[in-house]
Amino acid sequence: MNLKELSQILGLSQTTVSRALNGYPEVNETTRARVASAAKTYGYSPNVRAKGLATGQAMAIAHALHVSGRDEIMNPIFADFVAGASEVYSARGYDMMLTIVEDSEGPEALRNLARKGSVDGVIVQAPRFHEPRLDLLRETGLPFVVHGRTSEPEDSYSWIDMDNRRAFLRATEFLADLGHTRIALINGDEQMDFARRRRIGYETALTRRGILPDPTLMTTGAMTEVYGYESARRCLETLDRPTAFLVASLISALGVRRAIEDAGLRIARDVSVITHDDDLSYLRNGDATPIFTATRSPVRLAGRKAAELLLKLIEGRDSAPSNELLYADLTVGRSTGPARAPELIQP
Amino acid sequence: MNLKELSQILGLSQTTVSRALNGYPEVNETTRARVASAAKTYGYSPNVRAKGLATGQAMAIAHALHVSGRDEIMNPIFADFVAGASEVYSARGYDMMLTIVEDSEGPEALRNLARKGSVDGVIVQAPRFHEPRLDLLRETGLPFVVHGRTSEPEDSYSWIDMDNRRAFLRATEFLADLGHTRIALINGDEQMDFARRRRIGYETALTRRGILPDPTLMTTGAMTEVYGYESARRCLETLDRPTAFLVASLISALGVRRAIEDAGLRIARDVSVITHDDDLSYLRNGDATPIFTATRSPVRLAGRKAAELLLKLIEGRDSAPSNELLYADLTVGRSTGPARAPELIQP
DNA sequence: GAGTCTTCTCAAAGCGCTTTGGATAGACTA
DNA sequence: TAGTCTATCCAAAGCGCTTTGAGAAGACTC
Repeated sequence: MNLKELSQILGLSQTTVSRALNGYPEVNETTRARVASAAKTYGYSPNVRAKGLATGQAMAIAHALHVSGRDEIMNPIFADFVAGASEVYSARGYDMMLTIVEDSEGPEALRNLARKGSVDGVIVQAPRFHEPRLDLLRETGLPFVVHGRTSEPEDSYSWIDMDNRRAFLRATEFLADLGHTRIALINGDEQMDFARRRRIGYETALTRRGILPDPTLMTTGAMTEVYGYESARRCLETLDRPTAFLVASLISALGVRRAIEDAGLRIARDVSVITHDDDLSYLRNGDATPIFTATRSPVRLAGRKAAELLLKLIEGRDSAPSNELLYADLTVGRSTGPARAPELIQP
Repeated sequence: MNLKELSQILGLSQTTVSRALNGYPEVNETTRARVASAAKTYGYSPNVRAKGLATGQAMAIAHALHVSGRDEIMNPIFADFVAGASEVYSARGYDMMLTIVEDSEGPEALRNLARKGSVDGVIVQAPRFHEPRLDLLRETGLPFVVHGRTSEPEDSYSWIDMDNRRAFLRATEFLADLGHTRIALINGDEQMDFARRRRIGYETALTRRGILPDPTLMTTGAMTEVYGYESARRCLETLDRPTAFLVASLISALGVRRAIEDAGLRIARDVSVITHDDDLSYLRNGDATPIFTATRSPVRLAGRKAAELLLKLIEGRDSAPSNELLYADLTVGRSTGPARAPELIQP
């Protein structure tokens, strides 16, 4: 069923039917109602490609996900972020296109996206500190929103981000307030911008308290469970071992927890753990009382906000970059406690 | 840069340029080379909407994800499955569209997908046992592949699935061979087809060994960490508590592990755990020696296979449904051991 | 040298929609 | 009554591509 057929059935021209359906004022309300009901009964919805061709709008958004090779780690926050964004898109009639770009394919993939004209805008996920995609996108003229920030000036592009620096600063201070001075940072991959900001927050807090950041207490890597486990295990094996861990993700924190228990130590009593919690739907941080003390910022919310920002950019032709900063809250769970002198903690 | 401009630059007709680019035989090879290089230097790639309109092909696949409400749990396997499929699509020039359908929106979303003509095929993820989406899709005529199976006859649609029944049967037998007779099943949501098959496998194995399946040892729910924890905690509180757990996902297994340790018990020594492992990239089951004894079937591979099946269906106009069954392997990790008499395990 | 093949190229129609620039009819003004 | 608005509706162009049906040019037969 296409527009032509529908208009023939109705005895109207294609123009009128199109206008009726798209809410133009120059069509009689009774005619409009007739058209609408016919569209419904005959199951007509306009062909999206033809419509796109005619209007120049694709009514679709691409989410560009960077991956550095086949079988590379998929960011676990991805699913929830995308779910959040999708809520907004479907409410506004947009489709969501997923573009998983390998490093090797490099810039071509993004350029093609623009040239093929299959989307109206792009969401850049998981930006690096040095992020080549931004220049590429600017070059193509496609509106885009970054989930996170990069090394570029903050007002030179649109972004939505959580205040990673502040969250990790507060978390570190929280541990310091409990008397911890040997605080390990199990960070994400520091090529990623968010991980850098987190480290800076951590170091700033330590410095404020007169604690010298110790490189042997900082690790960086992809935030898997095993990574958390291995990092924590190595830290705990050292002589002057940490009494607290600051962990970049709940999944890694589960690994840290495992390492602590494997070492015969008790979490909270012997070793404290704070994690950042993206509030993933399948990995809630406990129910009423959280398992981990955590800085928390729902990534699903971020997805929604990112989508809204992008649609505003696209529809409003609001060319000035805009941005939004979300703040994490700190909830106290059962994984932190006052520091105990390490000699008391011989397992 | 569009076809018209490019052909003017080259001094050729649009037809010739189009044919040259699309590999038609009736164009001179030297002409073809000239066209190709011009396309490259001027950065031309055909507008996908116009192409789609002309050919009737969308060159896009939709992944239909069912969600039963806002803020519902996103299936954690989703990201890896999609990543696998995406590899295939991008190699073959297809785009991937994500359609997160809420139950409330119901059938309309799928019907629209077909009517709008924005995709050439659909992958149905996470099918229920009673799955209304199949009839809907058949009605629309869109080719589709199901990741998993449903209650319908197996040869009435195309699917790819892991042999859930067999995997859980083997896992249960493995535990029984270790002397376990009180084996709890921490299953996924049994509205989902895969979870049903797993339970059947589990019950079949028990029955074969002359063990009567005990409903109080079976739970069903969304496979989160907290769910694993709570289910296991409840089981462990009973008088005649299980000596082994069979868990539907690694994430839930981490919760089960936490419950076991909270109860003052040692995993493997006091309580055995087997889990199914979807081999998610961010949640590896340990490195050299797996944390958990597990049945394993990489979901990323399933994504690839599903995509290949669907493209074959679309391109080959191979209307006979085809399907593929993957088998899980069972790897022994550090979470299982011989059953000990419960009275020896007073913590 | 005329006729017949190949080989290469082209003009134009069509995919399904939006939108421009009228056309028509009735209602209103003067 | 003629002229001017308004409210409706329409025909046709155009979005950028593919593809049909044909034409031109050269190579070959006889």
